[in-house]
Amino acid sequence: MYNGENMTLLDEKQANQLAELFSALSDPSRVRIIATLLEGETNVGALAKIVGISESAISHQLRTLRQMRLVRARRQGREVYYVLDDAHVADIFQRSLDHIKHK
Amino acid sequence: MYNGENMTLLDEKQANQLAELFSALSDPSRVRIIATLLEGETNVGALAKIVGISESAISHQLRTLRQMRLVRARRQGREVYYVLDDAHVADIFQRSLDHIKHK
DNA sequence: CAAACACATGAGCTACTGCTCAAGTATTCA
DNA sequence: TGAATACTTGAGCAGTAGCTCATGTGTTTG
Repeated sequence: MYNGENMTLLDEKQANQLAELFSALSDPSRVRIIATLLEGETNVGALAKIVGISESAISHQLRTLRQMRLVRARRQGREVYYVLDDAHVADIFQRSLDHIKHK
Repeated sequence: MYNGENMTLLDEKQANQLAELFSALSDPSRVRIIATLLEGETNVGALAKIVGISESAISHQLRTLRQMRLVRARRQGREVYYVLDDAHVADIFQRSLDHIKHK
């Protein structure tokens, strides 16, 4: 079961992907964005107020979440509504949240 | 249900804790350390070879994992063996790994 | 006890991250 | 059509993270 330079069950690519996924969830602002979106579709301005940072900052964060396909955008008039776009990650997030809450 | 400056279901402290948890898993080296420990107890030298970074680097990473109580150390002679010390986080990690693998 | 081995730790350097600020795009409405 | 609203984006800056290198601690062995 030789896989190059190491003997881990996961290769370098998988390790990087996994780290990248957790990185997406590793910032308090993004955590709050996702927690909010768990409740349902929300637009940028509302997210800014709820999370407590500028719209610009929210927009930058949503960009990374979008690039990772964790959220999806829908424009309605001049507002842009975001939804979670990865049920499995949402599930992982919810489980982790429960973990934090119960101790 | 007023909780200060925002209306999120999770307060600032919980958001920080959750972000901190994901931060612990957000680096490829730590991901590989944890993946290795999922297979069982491992000492520092072995981890260094498997992960492919120096023993010093491994030691630094284990320190943060230790401080977060995700791993636990046991000295045996001059070697130090590490084990995962949080079943729930191990479960979350495993689920996330499966998520990455299946797509 | 001295030397060798296994690991831990502190300092410091580079790379990255999340913010602000200024400017740009898209949409509505007077 | 032009101003206002809602969001996006790029540049730049301060704080953080992960590494190396040197040194320190704990343990075994000659």
